Amino acid sequence: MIPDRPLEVLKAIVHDYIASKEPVGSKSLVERHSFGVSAATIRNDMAILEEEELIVAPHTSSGRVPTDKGYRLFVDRLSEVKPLSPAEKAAIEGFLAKSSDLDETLGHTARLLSQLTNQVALVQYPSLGKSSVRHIELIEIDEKRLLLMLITDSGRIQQHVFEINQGFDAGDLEKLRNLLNEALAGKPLPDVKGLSKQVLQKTSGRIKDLADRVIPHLLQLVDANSQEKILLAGTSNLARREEDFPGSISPVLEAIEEQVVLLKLISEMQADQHGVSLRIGRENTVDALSSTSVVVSGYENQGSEIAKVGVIGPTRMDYSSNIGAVRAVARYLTKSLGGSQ
Amino acid sequence: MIPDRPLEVLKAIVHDYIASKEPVGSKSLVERHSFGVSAATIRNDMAILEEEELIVAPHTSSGRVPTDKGYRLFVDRLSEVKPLSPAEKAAIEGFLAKSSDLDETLGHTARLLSQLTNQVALVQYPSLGKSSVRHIELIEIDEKRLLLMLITDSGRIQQHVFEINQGFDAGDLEKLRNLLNEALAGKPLPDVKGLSKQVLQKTSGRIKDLADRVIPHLLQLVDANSQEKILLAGTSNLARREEDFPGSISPVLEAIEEQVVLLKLISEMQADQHGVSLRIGRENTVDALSSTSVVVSGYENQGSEIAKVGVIGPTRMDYSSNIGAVRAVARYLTKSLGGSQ
DNA sequence: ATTGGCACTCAGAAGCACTGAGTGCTAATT
DNA sequence: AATTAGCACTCAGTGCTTCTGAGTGCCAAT
Repeated sequence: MIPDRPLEVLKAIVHDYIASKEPVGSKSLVERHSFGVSAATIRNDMAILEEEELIVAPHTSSGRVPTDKGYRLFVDRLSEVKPLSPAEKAAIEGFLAKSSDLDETLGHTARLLSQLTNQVALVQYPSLGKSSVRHIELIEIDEKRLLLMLITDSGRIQQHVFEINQGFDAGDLEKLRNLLNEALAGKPLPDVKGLSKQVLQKTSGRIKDLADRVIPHLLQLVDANSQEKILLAGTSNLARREEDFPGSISPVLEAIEEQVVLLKLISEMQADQHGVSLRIGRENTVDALSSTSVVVSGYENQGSEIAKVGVIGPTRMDYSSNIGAVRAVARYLTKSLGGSQ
Repeated sequence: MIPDRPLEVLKAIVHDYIASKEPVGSKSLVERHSFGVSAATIRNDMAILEEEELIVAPHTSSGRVPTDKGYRLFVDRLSEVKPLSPAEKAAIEGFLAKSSDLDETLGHTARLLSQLTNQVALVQYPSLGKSSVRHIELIEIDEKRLLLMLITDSGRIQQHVFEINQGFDAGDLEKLRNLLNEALAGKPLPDVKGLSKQVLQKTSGRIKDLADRVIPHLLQLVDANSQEKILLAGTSNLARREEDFPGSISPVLEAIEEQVVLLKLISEMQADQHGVSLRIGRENTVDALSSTSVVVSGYENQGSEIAKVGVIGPTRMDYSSNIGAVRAVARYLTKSLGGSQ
């Protein structure tokens, strides 16, 4: 219902505003782009866009700035995802290839993404709820202490050392380990609680004594630690964009450091057709983030999404590039996890 | 050589300046403190302090502000370490008690310290160079993949999954595991390289084949991963102190996110008599940190320092409280590691 | 439907006077 | 010799006005 040229004008406004940080006016618009019409005509088009609340004038008589709604229309209908340069692709491959364990991979990913986009990057740890047990290990450290270890299929390892006051037998330990692995390996984490009860019922004697002591710790690992976790990188990129934030950046920084809030936010976000999901400005339910946009994409292990990666930056960001970068990084991450983990 | 009253005046200036953020003048000084002399006398004292470069006037005619040298004298000779309140102590104990593994303990510590001080907290991971092997574990994941795990006495766990193209025998695996543990358990990490060569020489046949494949990965864990690591928390606390930084905070944020720089800095710092070490303003070799102060203390495991914790904030910070908090947290952390890890 | 012309608006810069907290100095006082 | 009162001076910050120019909205002409 909005004619074509006004949409082109919107596209141009978004471009210029992202590049210049200044509200853009009709005159500079006709200068920089060849619309083949005069400034006055552009002004008429701008009136339409303003009517539709796609752009807004900060002051009565100054250039226009896209609204959240304007950005939204831009990303949905007007922009194309900018593919990464070969150099950037090479950087990703090189960077991720170096990582050996999960912690390192995710750490590298976060840094990489923040450098690629010049925004704050976030990487969610594979959520335990969606993982399953790969292996359980039980190791004797010395006469009184045991190390219990839980390894998930996403490569996450959690461990806990605890004391056991009475002695135990190495053979018993091995038997219990085998029992646990038989019962639990391959099973989703949320099932561990029920299944380990069954294990308890099947055992007896000394092994049961031992199991009685070990299983609570196992459940603690699954449970207490099943809290989600987010890794951040490049916070200073936000600070560098200080001008883009009304009062001060500090509430924004506070909000993104508040993991709980951030986790809730990104878990609400559902991927669109490109596998990328974004929230623009006030679309974010979090008030402090109303002048930022969040771009995330899921990454997978064994065919199902296990967590998300993305970036946060001012609404005035280069959506085309950022969407491209997030998508690419998510894909490489999926590949990297599937490969060696 | 500087008489007593001027020193008292310096102390008062530091106090007032920290509280008010405003350069402090002679008049307001005599109002707030009872020196028993007039403003003019204080002005004379201030002239002495200025002569000694302990304070400086931002503009020809305005109050004075402590210099780095002034702060240094203040912390070294005039201030007392403020003990934590019982509530704060309780918070520390409660917080650290909840943690189960090393990652979690350090994460909690960082958050805790940042909340306690309202500054950016940093926690260095136990450096591998100072740790020794507690245990090595070798686990079969499936027919083709092995999980190798290195556990250090500081509780740090590193692991690596790798493929082994030809089959292997479970018994062999166990033999190799035992061999490695016998040779390496309790040994410092830097010795691992040499010792594992000896292991290789002692073995033969199928076990040697296996060892040939496994040991490179073990060395990779020790080596590639021996890079130091720092955890940060409360970055937004820095942003909230925006006014305290001349141009912009973003170079400061960049510097503290640059782990290498930060690591170099804190590793240079040697603890003083209180077990706490600090760098004030330009004492920091890093240029971007010339308007911040760094307060760190070492934490220990089994009697020797393994890494550091601390805070970073504007030079205009409350040294008494921050030193107290850092020292207390370092002690509790030592205790917590010694206890259950 | 598009355009040139024109009056109008208003944020931001520039200029200017005023204020007041704070200084340094000197001469008097203890 | 140390302290003090008095005084002239400085200058950042505030509030005021004016000026400027990019940009607008609208209308009549094409």
